[in-house]
Amino acid sequence: MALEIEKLLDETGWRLLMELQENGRLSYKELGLRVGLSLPSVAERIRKMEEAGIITGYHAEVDLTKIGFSVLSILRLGSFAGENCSRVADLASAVPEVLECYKITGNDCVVIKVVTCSMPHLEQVIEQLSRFSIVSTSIVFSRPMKNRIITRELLERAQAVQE
Amino acid sequence: MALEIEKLLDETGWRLLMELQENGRLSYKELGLRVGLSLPSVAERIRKMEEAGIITGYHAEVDLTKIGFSVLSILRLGSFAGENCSRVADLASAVPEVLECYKITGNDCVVIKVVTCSMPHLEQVIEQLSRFSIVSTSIVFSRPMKNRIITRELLERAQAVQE
DNA sequence: TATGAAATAACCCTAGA
DNA sequence: TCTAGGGTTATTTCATA
Repeated sequence: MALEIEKLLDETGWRLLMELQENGRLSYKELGLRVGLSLPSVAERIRKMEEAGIITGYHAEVDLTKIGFSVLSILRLGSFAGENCSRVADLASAVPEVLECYKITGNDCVVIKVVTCSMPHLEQVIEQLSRFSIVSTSIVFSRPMKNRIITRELLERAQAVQE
Repeated sequence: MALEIEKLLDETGWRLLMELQENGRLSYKELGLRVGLSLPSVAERIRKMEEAGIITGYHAEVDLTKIGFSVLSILRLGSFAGENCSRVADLASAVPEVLECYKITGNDCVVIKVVTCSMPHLEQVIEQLSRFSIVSTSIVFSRPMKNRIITRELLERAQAVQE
């Protein structure tokens, strides 16, 4: 980890980062109260974390089910013999229902997360993907853990392994 | 989709939702400029979308690599013969390095996303998970698509399938 | 539209190099 | 003495009723 980033992520830096992961719309004033800094100091720290690339953005989280996307799936894509995995990933990413795409190790070289509003809709998406890859489909029943926030404890635990 | 939600997601509602998915810290004033509404109208609309459960939160996005988590993996977990998949999901969710957990259809009944700062660290996490499940590990090379935002076009495309 | 709250910018203070 | 980090205040901008 770069020295610059190490300096930004002291006790206070981590607390700000954790608060913003949980609630990205907290005011600088409120953040200041929670971590014991004045408003301008909070603003300055957060600006630096953004500049350093620690914080890459803020996003509203949408309840997919509520707005009609009742079927969430995770698909593994394999490439046809001798085909390029990068191409599979690019073609898959171009499908609008694909919300996330990972290029991974292993025989199935791509994993994607797909939202659809019904089973026929999912079927249609799979048909599309099947044109250029071998598709293994898993439908999501539930999500016991969604987007856990990154904490200082996790990083310290991680670094302790490095013995 | 509930009627209440349908009413909130008209042209303007969708534009607000898209802007907030892209930048969750935009001010109401700025949002108003972008969608052509007054500040109070924007505030009211967003409050309603939050109350209706369309928007479930706002979160800062953190660059994992920047802060030292250089290894991202996707693991599939199978349960031992006759064991409970729910238990596998719960135990996996309890591991701090697990950022996301999905219960899915298929033989491998759980998929998890794991962050680690090194290969030895990943190895240690896998050892832990192996105590209660059969682990298949894939390391992520890259992410061609990360958290695509939900758009009205996608929903309309989806609903068109329902013929 | 009016009122209060929050963000910004300019400035000062302190501590450490 | 210079710099970095934080605080203070005044002004502007934003949010709420």
